[in-house]
Amino acid sequence: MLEDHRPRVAAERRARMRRTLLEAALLVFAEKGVDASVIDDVITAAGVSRGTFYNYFRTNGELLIAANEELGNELVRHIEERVASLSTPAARLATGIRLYFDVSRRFPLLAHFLARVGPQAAGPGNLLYTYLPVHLAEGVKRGEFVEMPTLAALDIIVGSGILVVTRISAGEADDKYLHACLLGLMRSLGYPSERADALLATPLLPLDFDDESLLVRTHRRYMDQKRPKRTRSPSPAPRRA
Amino acid sequence: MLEDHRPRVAAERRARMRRTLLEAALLVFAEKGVDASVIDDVITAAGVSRGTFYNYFRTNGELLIAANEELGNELVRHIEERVASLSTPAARLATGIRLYFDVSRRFPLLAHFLARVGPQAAGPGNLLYTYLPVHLAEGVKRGEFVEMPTLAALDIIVGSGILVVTRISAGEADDKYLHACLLGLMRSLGYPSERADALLATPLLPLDFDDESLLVRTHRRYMDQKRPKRTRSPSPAPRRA
Amino acid sequence: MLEDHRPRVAAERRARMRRTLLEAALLVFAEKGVDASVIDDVITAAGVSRGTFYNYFRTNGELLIAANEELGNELVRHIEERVASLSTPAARLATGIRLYFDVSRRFPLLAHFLARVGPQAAGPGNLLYTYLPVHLAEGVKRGEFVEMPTLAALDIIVGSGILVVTRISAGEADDKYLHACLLGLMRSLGYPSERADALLATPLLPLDFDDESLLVRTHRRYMDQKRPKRTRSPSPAPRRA
Amino acid sequence: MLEDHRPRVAAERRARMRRTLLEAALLVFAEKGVDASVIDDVITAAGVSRGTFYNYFRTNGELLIAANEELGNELVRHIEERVASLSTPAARLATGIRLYFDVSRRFPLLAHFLARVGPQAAGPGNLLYTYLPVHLAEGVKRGEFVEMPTLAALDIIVGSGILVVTRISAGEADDKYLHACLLGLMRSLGYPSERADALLATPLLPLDFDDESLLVRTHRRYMDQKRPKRTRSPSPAPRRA
DNA sequence: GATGAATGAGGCTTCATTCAT
DNA sequence: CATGAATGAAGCCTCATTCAT
Repeated sequence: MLEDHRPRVAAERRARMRRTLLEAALLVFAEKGVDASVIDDVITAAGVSRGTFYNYFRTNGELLIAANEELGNELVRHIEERVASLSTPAARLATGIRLYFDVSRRFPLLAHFLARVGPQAAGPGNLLYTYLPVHLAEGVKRGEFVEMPTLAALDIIVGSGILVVTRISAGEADDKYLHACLLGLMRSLGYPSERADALLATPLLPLDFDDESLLVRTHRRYMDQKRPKRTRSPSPAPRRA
Repeated sequence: MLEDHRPRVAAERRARMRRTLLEAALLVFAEKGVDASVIDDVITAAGVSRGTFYNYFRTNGELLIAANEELGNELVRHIEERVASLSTPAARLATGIRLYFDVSRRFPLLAHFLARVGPQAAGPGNLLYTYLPVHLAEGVKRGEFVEMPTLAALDIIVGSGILVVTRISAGEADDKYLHACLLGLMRSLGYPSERADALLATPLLPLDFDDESLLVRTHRRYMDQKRPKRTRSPSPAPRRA
Repeated sequence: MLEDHRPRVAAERRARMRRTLLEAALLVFAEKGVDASVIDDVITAAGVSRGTFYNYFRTNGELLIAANEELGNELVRHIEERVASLSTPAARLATGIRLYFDVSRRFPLLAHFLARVGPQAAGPGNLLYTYLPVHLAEGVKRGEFVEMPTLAALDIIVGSGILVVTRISAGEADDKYLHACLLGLMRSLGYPSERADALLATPLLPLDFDDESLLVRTHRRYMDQKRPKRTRSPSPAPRRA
Repeated sequence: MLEDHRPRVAAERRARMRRTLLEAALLVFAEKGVDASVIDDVITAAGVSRGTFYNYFRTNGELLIAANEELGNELVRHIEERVASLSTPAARLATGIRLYFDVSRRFPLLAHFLARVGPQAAGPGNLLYTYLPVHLAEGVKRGEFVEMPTLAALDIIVGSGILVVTRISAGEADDKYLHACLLGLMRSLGYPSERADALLATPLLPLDFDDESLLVRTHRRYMDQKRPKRTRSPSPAPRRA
């Protein structure tokens, strides 16, 4: 019996187009900033018509929110998956933040994007605000962290984190600086430097992203446009005298 | 002997106009944000013509930078003046931050403005970046703070501070939250909670601003436009028979 | 003997779809006006896809012309049928116009639509331009009307009629006004007021439209959307304890 | 003593620019119709920048209303001035309408414009609605017209008039047609054909407009663009074989 | 036939900046 | 210096129409 798979096919196409637009948006936001007029660049980068854009996103802001969520959540989920197996809340938290910074270093696009988005990146809807409180609460229960209002802890971590990522994106963050920030953040939660030092002494296995992940795909395009290999027209034939 | 005081008078007029424009700019930035289109509103609020504006500031950005510096430095200088007399670096730092938050609470305009400006508020040129390192270094020398790269400490303090002020501007910051943030920040520098608690236990004498200060003048206009007392026509004239 | 009735069935389906689209178009034209962007609303109202629309009408204008003709001619034919049995041209004309106004009052959708279409409603192709001249000529021959160029008489009747229907659609036309307009129009043809009065004194039996007529079907939907009875969920289900 | 006449000069400039825009608007509306997108053409015709337009009119509709009022009222005032000296209301009314049609014939631009505007031309704010009722009322008082609701008389006159002007603009209105329309309109008010005939027998002295009037100025440009004399580049030299 | 995503020309509107008065 | 009209680049958004499935 024949099925009409047109609906499914159509839905898949829609999803693909959405991704295409989000990828383009990430590139452009990272480049031009979040408050810039972006639509023209996005449709150019996506190779898509003006009208198509408006079939998916009504405004600049809607696009930013979607891009931020998609990327942010992909990242947070990966991190959570990784740290889930660690044995203490402090380890989970410290490693999570460490991974966050590490990914930002490995993917300049991400750092730029986050730096541009700034505080809004941590808007509601960001999974950070789902997971961080859990680790904090567990840490308090275990006696690893001092008791404090969740909001205060969150704001210190997230606020500091934003500036750190901004430094990373500006190329101003060396290992020593990052280490110090991590220690400082852990101390602010009441976790002693020595134990934090021990946690951070272990080598960090970098997060591994799927080749189809938004981050990797966008990163690749980002690097390509930084040092364009000009694959199309290999190189202009050098003229001789 | 007769002096030509026209130049001096002219210079004074220029300075006054500049202030007028900065006041208007602060109001508008606090209201509409930093990336908004602002000039129209500014000249309206200042009661001044388009052309005049351009005699003082060449661009939007110049205006923001000037406003930010003027306001930020007025604030920082007041704070520094106050804390100078305190006996320990930790006390100076803790009280300074405390005053910062306190002023933000008393002057919603300031909180809004800072929240809008975000991380850029802490750009170079901001006196924070002159004074904070001094307190930090002294604290380390005295053994009050652990040793860490200045940049790391600054970023934790400033980054957290931005989010805190944002909370204040959104009306989400109660005393408990603020206290926790202060403790957390001090801890992140290696200063123990108990001693920080002691420091913060003393009542805080609010900063006192001159009636002619940028902050007070702008604040007043800001509050006026929030609940307009309609000074012009006190009440509709009752009709007689 | 077996017949292939697929062609007939297909033709019927086509006709039904055409009607569906015309109904939707009438609703939308009456609501949004003739020059508005209409296709989106039409396909929504018709519950049909974009592509389907273009299988039936190539452009906006084609749709308007079709809708106008379909509705206008249905109306004119009904009126002519009714007045055919009257004994004098003056009676036929006066009653015809009277019916026109009466139907406009009973079907606000019609009034709105005609008011929106305006003078173009009376374009060539409208049966008015077929029938009116006949009555006028007969009236002249019988000595009821003065002799005058047909075009002049038509323009007075149609021009006035358009404004009258506009008044009706705006709810500004009471009985007295309508009566005066009818008398005025008859006078303009040379028919004395007293005799016109006598003609108009007879009660008017409202035109009766088939339930399947374009007018009635569209009117019903129009009224439904004006005061939606919310047939789907008759009333919010009361919660129990 | 020196006065600052800058304000006055500025106001004059503003008024001139407004006129420039209105002239351009009339040309464009007459050409493209009232519902067309017009702003681009208007600024081109006025030789003015996009931004300037928005300094004077916010929307298409605002522009139309202003143009319609300016032109309509100029016209009505001229007509009223002329007919004021006539001795009877019927003469004033008949001559007024006659002049209206006559001006429409002499100034095709006017006819086109009015035909395009259609019923809306007679919106509130149009002086017609100020003056016509006066003549009608006086006519009734004098026994020249039958008594009828003012609105009914107005709608017959204005409604018919719109179609007549449309005929004129289409070049379909000959003398006989116009005469018949005038007789018909007078009859509709209860004024007998014979007397109307007498009124209309007198030759009509055409209205005389100031060279600076909106009508004349715009008319001139309109005729110029119809048969462009190409004064700038005299004519391309004809090529020979 | 029916579908609905994609297209892109066509129009709209704002606003930073200039400049004659 | 102050003024404010004029500018026009830069964005924004809609919607009639096409076309692959």
